[in-house]
Parts: sequence; structure tokens; C-alpha cells
Amino acid sequence: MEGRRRPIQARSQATVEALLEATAQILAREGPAAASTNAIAARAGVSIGSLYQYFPDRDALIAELSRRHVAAMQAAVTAAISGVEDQPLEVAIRQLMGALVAAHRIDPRLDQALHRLLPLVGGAEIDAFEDVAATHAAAALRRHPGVALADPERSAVLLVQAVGGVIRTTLRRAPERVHDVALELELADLVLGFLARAEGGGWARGGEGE
Amino acid sequence: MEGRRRPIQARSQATVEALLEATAQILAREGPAAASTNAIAARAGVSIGSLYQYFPDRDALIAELSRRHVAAMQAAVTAAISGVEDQPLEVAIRQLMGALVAAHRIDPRLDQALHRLLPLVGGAEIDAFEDVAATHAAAALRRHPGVALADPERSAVLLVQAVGGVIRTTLRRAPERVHDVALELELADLVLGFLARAEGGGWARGGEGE
Amino acid sequence: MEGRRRPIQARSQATVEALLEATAQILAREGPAAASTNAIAARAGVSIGSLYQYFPDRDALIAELSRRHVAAMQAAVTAAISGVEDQPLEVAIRQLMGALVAAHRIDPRLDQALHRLLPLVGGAEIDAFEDVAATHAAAALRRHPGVALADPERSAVLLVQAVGGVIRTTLRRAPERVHDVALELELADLVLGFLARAEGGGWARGGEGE
Amino acid sequence: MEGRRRPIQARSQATVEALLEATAQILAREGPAAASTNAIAARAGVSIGSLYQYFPDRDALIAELSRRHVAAMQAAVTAAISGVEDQPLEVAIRQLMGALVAAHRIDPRLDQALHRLLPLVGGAEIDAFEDVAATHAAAALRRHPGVALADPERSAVLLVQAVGGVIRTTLRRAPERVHDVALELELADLVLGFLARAEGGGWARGGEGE
DNA sequence: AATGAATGAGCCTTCATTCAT
DNA sequence: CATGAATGAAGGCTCATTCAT
Repeated sequence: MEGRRRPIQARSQATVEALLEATAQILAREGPAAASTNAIAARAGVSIGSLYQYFPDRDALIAELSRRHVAAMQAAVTAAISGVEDQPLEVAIRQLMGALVAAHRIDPRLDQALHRLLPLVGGAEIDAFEDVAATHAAAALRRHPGVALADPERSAVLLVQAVGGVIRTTLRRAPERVHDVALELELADLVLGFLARAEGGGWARGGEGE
Repeated sequence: MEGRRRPIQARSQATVEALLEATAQILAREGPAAASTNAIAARAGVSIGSLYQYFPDRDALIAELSRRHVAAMQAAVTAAISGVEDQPLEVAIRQLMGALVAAHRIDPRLDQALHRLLPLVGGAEIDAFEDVAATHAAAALRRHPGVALADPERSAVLLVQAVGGVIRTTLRRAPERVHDVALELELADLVLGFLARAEGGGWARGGEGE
Repeated sequence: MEGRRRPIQARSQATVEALLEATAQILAREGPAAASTNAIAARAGVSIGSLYQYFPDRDALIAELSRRHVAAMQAAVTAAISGVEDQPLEVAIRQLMGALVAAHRIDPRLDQALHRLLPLVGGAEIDAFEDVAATHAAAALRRHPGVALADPERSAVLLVQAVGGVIRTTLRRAPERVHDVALELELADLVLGFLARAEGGGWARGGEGE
Repeated sequence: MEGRRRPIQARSQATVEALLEATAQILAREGPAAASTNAIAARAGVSIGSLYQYFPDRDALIAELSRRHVAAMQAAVTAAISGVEDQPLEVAIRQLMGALVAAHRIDPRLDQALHRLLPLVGGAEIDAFEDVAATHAAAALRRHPGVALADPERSAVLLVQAVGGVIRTTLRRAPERVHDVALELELADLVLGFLARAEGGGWARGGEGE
């Protein structure tokens, strides 16, 4: 459904991997503007013709890269939050924030570049991360005893967007801080604060705890 | 340097304005890819030569547009929050969130396009909005009676990033929602929740306030 | 409706002419395969960018060239047959055949090349020559005293196709013969023979002159 | 060189046939532009490597196809005109025209495509049809009692070119008309008219027969 | 022999920028 | 100063052909 042919030989697979890796490197190190098909092929040590043997066009290559990037991040998060459901809320959220930040440490520059290319390339692939995160979060919020939100789906989306905004802006403007535990703590505060407040009734009802 | 040649300078001013306006229109309506210098000059009703008379290159034009866009948003926020300091916290935050969302309603598509072009232009111009917002927010948090944060600057940055993330993602994926008051309320909950929690001691002392 | 901008300066006109001339030369001397946009621009002594300033794409350039080529041929024919209506049939046809052959002497190689490109480029332009010729011929046949055809339009088309076939094949396979008067005489015999026969009743009625 | 390795040669033959058939299909259905070597090999169900095993290059493949196409048309004509020599002139010509048109019904699209590719392949192959036709026609004209031409060879060439021009133009611009008997009748009129006239003296003595 | 991955020259086209008028 | 014609590097992509497996 994507790509031109299913690689059936080992050599093909290697070429495809080299192309994706080259694309990721160029995007991460030099930005979207430098990711020309010629540059990608050159960096991959492959002829331009080979690129088009496996990807119908530049966008398909980037889409595939996006898919893999998102998959890697999701896998990282999934692995890091196993057993989280049995934890008390504060611990769970803390663990989740750590996992999210860690996922963004996989390849922050690539993440930035892909986000910038978003509308030029469908975008569904890269948005998928937040979509999946929001779905999971909503389910978790629903399931968790002691959290009673009016609209868990909506709250999940909001939180995912907020956390994502913080992480990505941090990555762009102060990348070293992704290794600072304080970031994770602050994010947990952000989420837990919102949950406590939204649960209590939110702004509309004044916030007096009624 | 002024006075005698006013009429000519007036014409120059008009040309510059036309170019900036044309750039804004094209970016907002057709996206970054369509904003070629020739297209901009054409839309501005000016020759391509004139464009280069007033801007050394394409990036300078976009940088100037970024500066103006940020200035307009800042002015809007500033106007909307006059007197906010005398309000109780909840009201103040609510008002501030409304002002921020409103500022993004000025020209959301342009805002998106500029964010995408960010690296082409250094980025300082467009990031300035969040910088100023964070500075103001920090000052306000410091000033406000009843809010006692360990590190108001850091909290301000976090909140600005979170709120910015939500607004921009919303603009991209569900633009109609910027006119929904619920968005402002949710953002206020997010901020107020964090403040309540951070003030109470944050994660480190987590669990007592529950 | 064609081309990118109307040339308004003398320099532009010169560029356009150079491009069309270069295209004609390459098509005539090296054939359609050699007529790449780069080759055309180079031969015209003009940058590739200039080509695209005046023609939206390669096909538009060739279409314009076709139009001019056909116009030149038509003008040649028109000039050569003035007063033909007052001649007796044999003389008139003889004169017409001479004019047609002469028209193909204008640029036989270009004519061949354009015919070969026919379906790739609309084709209406180059077919226009035979269309116009057939229309005129039909009118002439109708008008001429002593010629009474059942369907002058159809006969005109047939004759034009036949004559065109002979001329073009001759040009391709024995180009020197276009300067041989015998060719014109043979074509006249072909046409006059058909007219005599078709008038008399044609095959269907046996041809006995009834 | 034969015998022992029959099976292998049979397989080879099948591959060659598949390639030629694939080429013919693509040329006829999608035109010359679509007939890339890769597309041909794919349609033939054969690897691109095998194509080059049997044909030194693309042009050789097309040349061979041309040869076969012409052979098929010649065979069709030959079969259709057996016994034509004993017929009276009108009947003979009528039969011949029918055979020629019928021959073009074998694969008109392929015929068009090959004519367009003509120069890529020398052209001898595809021109062979008219050459053979002219040779046969000249012999027939010479043989036929009651036809006395000054230069039968030349007349034959002219007639073949004229008829060919009509048929090919018709195929290109009004393909459905190849099934119309009127076309054959008109062609017969064209030929018979010319013969009657040329025999009578042609243009040089023109006007007496009127 | 057959396969199909790989090659790379070359095509068409865009667009930021320059400069003669 | 304004104009807009001209420039040409660069990009995306195709396809005939080669060659290791």
C-alpha cells in the first residue's frame, strides 16, 4: 500500500534501511530543507534510482520514517509503563511523564523536523503518537479509582497536548533539560494539578471544592 | 534623514506594507510553499526588484513579518489584560487565558506557517511571544498575593509552554475550537491546578494536600 | 490563454523568437527526441529559466511552434492560389497542387517532426492545416461549375488526406523530389481523376458514365 | 544447433513471444511513452534481465515487432487478393482496397504507434509494407490488360502513398470509419480515377478527354 | 539462463536573486 | 528608485541498461 515493491531480498532490505537512516540523519542534523532526494541517496550510499525503487516519492519516504519514529516512541513508552495501572495515581502519572520524556529522547531532532514537515506529508503518521497517547490516557483515567472526570477523552487530549507542547518546546530551546528530572516532576504536577481541579468541579463551579 | 523626502518615504512605506501584507496573506491562505518571492511581489502589486530594494533576501522579509505578527499578538494580550493584577487569581488566570486564545485568533494560519518556517529565520522573532509571555507571567506570579512558588520563572515558562502547546495543536487539528469558551476554561483549570499544586509543595511533598 | 506572460518589451519578443526558432531547428535537424527544454534553451542562447518565463511547459512551446508553422504554410498557400477561382478546373487544381507542395517546402523536416509529436501535444494545431485545406477545398468544389459531387465535404477530406499522404511520404523518403514538377502533375492527375470519376457516378454505379 | 536443446529453445521462444506481445499491447493501448523496457518486461511476466538476454536494446525489440507487424499485414493482404489478377480492373482495385483497409484493421493502434516511433528504428521495417505494396502494384499494373501507364513503378508508388495517407489519417482522426465500406469505395475511385486519367494521357495532354 | 537490485545520465521544472533599462 | 527580463543552481523523478547473485 506504500512503497513501490516489497523488498524480497536481503540487499533490498539493507537499501531501504540505509535510505531511512540517511533521511533520519539529514532531517535531524540539517533540517527538512536539506533532505532532498539526492542528498538522501548520497548519504545512504545508494543511487537516486534505488530510492525511487522503494519509495514512490519523497513524501512516502518521510511518511515511512514518521511511522517508524512514532512506533519506536510508542514502544518505548509501552515498555516503560508496564504495571503502571496498579500504582497510585501520583506514582502512575510520575512514571508516565518519565516515559514520555524518555520517548522524546530517542531522537529529538528528528522529532522536531518531522513536526515541522507535518502538513506537507499527510501528517497522520506523526500525529499518531499523540492520538494513541490520548486514547490510552483516556482509558486510564476512566479506569482509575479516585479520578472522576466529566469528559475523560477531552481531558486526556488536553493533557497530552499540554505535555507535548512542553516537551517539544523544551527540546527546541533548552534540549539539555530533557535529562533533568525536574522536568518530569513539573509535568507530573501539571497533570495532577489539572486532575485534582477538574475532578473537583473545575472553574465553572468556582473551585471551592463543592 | 527625514522631512524633505517625506513623499518618497511614504511611497516606500506603502511598498513595504504591501509586501508584508502580501506575504502574510499567502502564508496564511496557501502555506509556506506558495510564498515565493515572485508570488509575494506579484500579490503586493510590486515588481520583484522592489522587493529586493527593501529586503536583502526572502528571510529578512519573513523575519520582519514574524516580528510584526508577534507584536500584534502581544498588543492584543496587553490590551486584554489591563487591570488583571487587581483581580483574584482565578479571575485573573481566566482572563489571561482568554486573552492568549484571542491573540491566536488574530491570524491562526499565519501563526502556523511562521512556526513552520521557524528555523529559516533564526526563530528568535516568533519565539519572542512566549518569552515575553513567560516574563510577564513570572512577574505576575511573584506579585500576586496568595501564590508562593519556589521558582516563579520556571513555573511561568512551563505554563506558557503548556498553554502554547495546547493552543497551537488545537489550531492545527481542530481550528474551530479556538472559538469555544470551553478551551479557555480548560486552560485556566490547567494553570490553576498546577499553581494550587505547586504552591502546596509539588511532587516532592506530594500526597499531603490530598 | 497560452504562455505565461505577454511579452511587453522588445527583449522579451526576441527571447520568444529565439526559443521558437531554436525549437524548430532542433526538431528539424535532430528530431523530437533531441528537443529537450535544456537543449532548446541552450540553442536559443537563453537560460532555461527564460524558457519557462514564456511557456508554461515544453508542450506549450511546441504547440505555439505548430501554430506558427501551420500559419506559415497556410499563408504560403493562400498567397499562391489567389485568382485560382477564375481558372478552369484543370488549371486551378494544378495551381493548387503546386501551392501545397510549395508550402511543404517551407520546412519539411519540422513538418515531419511535428507530425510525429502529434498526439503528445494536443495535435489540433498541426492538424489545422489539413482541416482548413479541406474546408477551402470543399467550398471550391461546390462553387466550381462543372463539378457536381454528391458530398463535396467528404471528397475534399479524402483528397486532402491523399495529397497530404503523398507529400509527406515523399518528403520523408525522397525529399529531393519535392522540387520535381512531376510530383505536382501527378497529384493533379490524382485529384482530377477522382473528380472526373466521382462526378460521373463513382464505383457504386459502375462507372459507365451514366 | 537444434535438436538436443529443444526444450530450452522452446522456453526462449516463449519468452521472446511474450516480450513482443507485451510490447505490442502496451504500444497499442497506452502509446509509445508507456512502452518502457521495465513495463514491457513486467507485462510479459519476465524479468528485465531476460529482455536484454534476447534483445540487445529497446530499439531492437521494437524493430522486431515492426517486422512482424508488417509481415502480418502483408500476409493478410496477400491472402485477401488471391485471384485478383483475373478480375476486371474495377473489381480488382476494389478488392485490393478492401484488402488494404482490412490489413490496417489488424492492429490500428499499434500501427500508429510504430509509425510514430519510426525514426527510432531506422524505419525500414515499417516502411517495408508500402514498399512491397508498391512493387506488387507496379507488377499488377504492368500485367493488367487495358492499363497502359508510362511509368507503372512511379504510378504505383504514388497510389500507395495516397491510399496509405488516407488510411492512416482516417485511423488517427476517425478510427471508426475503417469499418465503413464507403472508405474502400472512395479509395477505389481515387485509384481508378487516376488510372483512367494517367492512361488517357495525364495532365500534359489534359483537356482532350473532357 | 533468469532474476531483479542497482545505476546514473538526463529530463522537466522552480525560484531566489541580479542587473540592464 | 522601479521594473521585469534573465539567470542558473538545484530539486524531483524516469528509464535504459548493467551485473552480482
